[in-house]
Amino acid sequence: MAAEAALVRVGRQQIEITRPEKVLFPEDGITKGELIEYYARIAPRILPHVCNRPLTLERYPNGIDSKRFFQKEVSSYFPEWIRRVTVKKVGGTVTHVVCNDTATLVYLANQACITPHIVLSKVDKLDQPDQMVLDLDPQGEDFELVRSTARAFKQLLDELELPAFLKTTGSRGLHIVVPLQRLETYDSVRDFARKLAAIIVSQAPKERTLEQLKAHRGTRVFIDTNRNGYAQLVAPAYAVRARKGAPVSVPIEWAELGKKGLRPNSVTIRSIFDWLEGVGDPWKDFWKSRASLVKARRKLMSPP
DNA sequence: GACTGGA
DNA sequence: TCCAGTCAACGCCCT
DNA sequence: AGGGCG
Ligand SMILES: [Mn+2]
Ligand SMILES: [Mn+2]
Repeated sequence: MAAEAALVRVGRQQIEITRPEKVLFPEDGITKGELIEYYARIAPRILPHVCNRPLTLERYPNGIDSKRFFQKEVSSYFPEWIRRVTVKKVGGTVTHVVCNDTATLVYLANQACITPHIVLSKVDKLDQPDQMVLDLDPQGEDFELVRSTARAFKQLLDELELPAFLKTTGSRGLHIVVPLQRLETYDSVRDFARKLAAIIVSQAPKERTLEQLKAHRGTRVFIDTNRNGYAQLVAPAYAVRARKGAPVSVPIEWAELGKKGLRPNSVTIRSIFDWLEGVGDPWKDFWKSRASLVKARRKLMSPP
């Protein structure tokens, strides 16, 4: 018999788990209970990437084939021990969830939050991002163009002596993430991302594009530089995606780009823990590598 | 998913 | 007590 | 102001 509800203790908190047998991924039979177990177990890996940031919840209370919604404002019924941060928006303010512990991860998963989205800045310096993201979005399933575009970015970032870390999105593309020292505003970081992307597009304009309109992109990889704007959302490393198989965004080595078997969505909540045993932590040095864009910008202005 | 108001 | 209904984002680009 | 997009 399917257990209806249960009280679990996570650290200091008691959390009511409701309907753990509810299927959220119908093609795979993956339940809310499995989602909760995943986030509890991955906590040591994901918490560094979500902690101290305003979160936006992408929730699917009736599964991934039913209606989803994004949630920024903390619900009135969320327990008092859930941390929050109030940030500015155009018409006023919004109070977001902040997730700094396993208990909050478990609570959010029980809310059928499949993907907790982050922003690129942290609560103590909301206007200055601590990372820049190059978001590579293929239009179809042409992952080969994503690979070559990622390689081109890696070469350019190496030339500019900027650190760059690679992850799958769990969906169809890749993210290249550059950790930053928080010296610049969102607008400034986004302008820089646009300059880099313009160079990458110019190297292969038939394969890469900055076109906003899908109808104008053709089969080209869209380089989504607007991820670097204020209050823009990004799926963090180790987040689950609301797609068949419950795929996970995972950090990978640059060398993986050359391997034929690489797919953006092949690691799932059912395979990740076995998979992790065969890899180290490709992002081990991520937080030690935070860079400034000042010198890189100078190099861009005056090429060799 | 959780809450609310009316059978 | 049991539904049925209701609510849960937003910033940027382009026209 | 409103549609497309992520
Ligand atoms: Mn993407
Ligand atoms: Mn995108």
